[in-house]
Amino acid sequence: MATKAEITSDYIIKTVAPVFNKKGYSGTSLVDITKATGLTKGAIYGNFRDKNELAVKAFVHNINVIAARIESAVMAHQTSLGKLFAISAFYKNYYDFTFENGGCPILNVGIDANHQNPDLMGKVKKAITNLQNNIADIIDAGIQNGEIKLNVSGQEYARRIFSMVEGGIFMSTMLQDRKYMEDLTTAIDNLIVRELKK
Amino acid sequence: MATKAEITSDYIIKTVAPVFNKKGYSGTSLVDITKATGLTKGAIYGNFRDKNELAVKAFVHNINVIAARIESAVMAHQTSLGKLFAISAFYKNYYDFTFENGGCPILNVGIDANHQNPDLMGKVKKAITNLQNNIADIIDAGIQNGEIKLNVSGQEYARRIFSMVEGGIFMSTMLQDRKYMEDLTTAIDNLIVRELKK
DNA sequence: CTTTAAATATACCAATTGGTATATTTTAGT
DNA sequence: ACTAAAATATACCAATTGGTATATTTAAAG
Repeated sequence: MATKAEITSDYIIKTVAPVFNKKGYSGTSLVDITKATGLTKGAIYGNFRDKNELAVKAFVHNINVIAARIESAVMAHQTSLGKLFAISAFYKNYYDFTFENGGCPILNVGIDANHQNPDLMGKVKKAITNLQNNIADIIDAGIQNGEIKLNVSGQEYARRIFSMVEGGIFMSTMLQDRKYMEDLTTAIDNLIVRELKK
Repeated sequence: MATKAEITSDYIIKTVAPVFNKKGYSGTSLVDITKATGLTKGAIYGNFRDKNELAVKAFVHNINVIAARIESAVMAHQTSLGKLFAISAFYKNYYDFTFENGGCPILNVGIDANHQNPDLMGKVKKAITNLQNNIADIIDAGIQNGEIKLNVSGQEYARRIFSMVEGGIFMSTMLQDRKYMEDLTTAIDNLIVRELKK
């Protein structure tokens, strides 16, 4: 049974997550936080040590939402190629998915926290390597079960696919044009067929 | 003949450009600016209307440096394919090139200014479309002179190449690993050979 | 060398920043 | 309903924010 404090701090995290994502760490003031939540500073500081802890938890929340979506999309498929296409399909709608949230949290927080907030930066790196390893593991499993060519490196293609995803979402966000992301995921689909599929 | 004011404001822009690039707009305070330049607020506000004007000029300066480098790399080649490979080669070292400056200004300022600073955002969009059109024009010229296949769209490939570049530099910056950028530019080289070259 | 204008420094401002101590309210157990 | 504890609100703090008015210095022209 969730205590009041747990409910409230979950509410704060969920409410504040898109604000931090849009405005960045130093761009988000405590007034922004109290306005968004409708709570006072007393309530915020009763539930979180400081602004930094809240920002970290808000980012982790954003990542968890994405990771859960990807996981359920991947789980719906049995073959390695099917799983890879499912990830690509998820990212094909990623622009719309993240739009209301203020864009891709990895991109936003990664750029925002770099040179500035080591705590947040650590979480960003962790999120990137987790998502990337997830792709690499699927490729490696595909090599083992004979779906994917023997001479490819799972890590190498995971790096490339993830870079293309981030590049696509960056460009779509900048120019407010989902075409970029759609083109990039199409390119990823082609890459899977031409370079990975046996 | 450059006046004192021109020399000083050029000095301020040049000195402050990497600071804004690293710390973002709201993360850069006037104290940061006075410390970096060794000048006082009086001198800063004597040369610039406000913090925003300085941030915009610092970004434009960063972009001009990059654009000049690309232009001279491109001009050294006569063929369209040569020009495209020259752009890819420039970006292969882009991680090291931008490292001391605090990363890619388009990426940094684009993410930082989005939802926050329409002035800066306008400049970012302009920089993106300029660089992208530059690539598209080279491809279109290659189609006309017979170097590049007839059925490709210059704009489409320019979008894809530029997205890959930004994705690569993002990942290299995040994980402090030039491998990402190198892999992506290699992929761009392959793309030129396999999908563009006649 | 003097004068004048341009450039820079100093001293200040109100507003906002993140954070805290304490007062008040709400909740849960009896 | 009463009490204790948990949660939230209020009132405050020093430090910092971007910006300005004015004083001082520096540079250019005669």
